[in-house]
Amino acid sequence: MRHPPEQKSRSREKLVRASASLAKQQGFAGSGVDALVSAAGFTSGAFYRHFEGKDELLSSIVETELEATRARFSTLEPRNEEQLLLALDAYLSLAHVRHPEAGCVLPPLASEVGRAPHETKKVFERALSELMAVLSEKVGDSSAAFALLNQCVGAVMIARGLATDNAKHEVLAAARQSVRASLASLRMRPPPQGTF
Amino acid sequence: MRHPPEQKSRSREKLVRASASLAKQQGFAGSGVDALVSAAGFTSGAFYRHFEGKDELLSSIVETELEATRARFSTLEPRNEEQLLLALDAYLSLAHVRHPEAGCVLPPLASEVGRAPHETKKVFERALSELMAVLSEKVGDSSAAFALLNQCVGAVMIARGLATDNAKHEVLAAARQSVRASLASLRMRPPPQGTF
DNA sequence: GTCTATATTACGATAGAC
DNA sequence: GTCTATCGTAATATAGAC
Repeated sequence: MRHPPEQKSRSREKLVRASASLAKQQGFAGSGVDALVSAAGFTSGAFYRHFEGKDELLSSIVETELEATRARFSTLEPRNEEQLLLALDAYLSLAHVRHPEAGCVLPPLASEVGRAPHETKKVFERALSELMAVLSEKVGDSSAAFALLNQCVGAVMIARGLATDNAKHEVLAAARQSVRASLASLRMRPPPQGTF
Repeated sequence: MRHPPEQKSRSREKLVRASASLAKQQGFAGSGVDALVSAAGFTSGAFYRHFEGKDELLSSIVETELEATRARFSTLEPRNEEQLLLALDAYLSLAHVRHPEAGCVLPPLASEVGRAPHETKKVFERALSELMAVLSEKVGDSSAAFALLNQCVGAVMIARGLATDNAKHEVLAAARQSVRASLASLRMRPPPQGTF
């Protein structure tokens, strides 16, 4: 967000994608710049030709990752409950809990955005609003879409902190059940904007 | 959890409580040991007489903080929907979002537990299960209690990453609405274990 | 038990060669 | 654009005085 008319270089993209995986795994504050860039096969000297500093990298990671999440939900049909449940069940799976590096950016990094510079929060807010626009369309209700996101993100984050698979499963199963109940109650209470 | 029969010293307690506030504000990985202990008025030399290392401090913070959260919910009457809603609305408030240092440990630090040693996760799992035992009693349904926790934790964490109050409010309002819907559907579907 | 001082390593960032 | 080398700082942890 620092270089408005910039043509995103191939190296910069590679840097963002590789460092995103590492940051989702080890945390952003917990990963040094050297480790972050060498995950993409570069050294720190190259990094600072693409980014003003570490802060700008977090902005780019968040933006790119939320856009990727948005893209995945974009393929669903609007208000197709079956499709939506399939996607949410995948989100609320043990596989997702076990592989943060390949998963959604929100459970591992949202709390770090809360401590980041205001510039990063602005990027986060914009990218999240675009994700929520898509999710709201698929769910059919904006408030319900936010609540589904909160539920899913909270469940995966908490499950990752637990020691045993039994406990992880308990949290995930509760979330899946809650998601089903939310969608079912939405089904009974049809569209807020009557199109008749 | 390293010193099983230990009598927790006054200094150790002070160290844990003060460093918990700082860690909730700045992150645990983002806070140096010096900053953590000087928040309690000590220097790092004293710290290592009480803890084996930084990892053990995180375990203690998580344990102490989850116990504090448990204590706050313990005062509620079981299945008193009005009381419960009051507590959840306070959790889902802008004040809570704005003051992580005084708030629940889960939104700011749960993701760090996910990257912590297994020992820390065991402490987390035990302390969380005690919290959930209390919360389940107040809610009247264990699975619903987990879902309420997921919802609240996710909402506060995401709200903290947003730039504007409008956006924060949107996330919190959606969570409060979802919480109300969950409790209402629980009200209609009475106790699973029929006491007749 | 706590402090001061310090060893050692890691971090964020820059300089200069290529 | 990228690398190597490095500067200055801050990190985790320890030693030894009190």
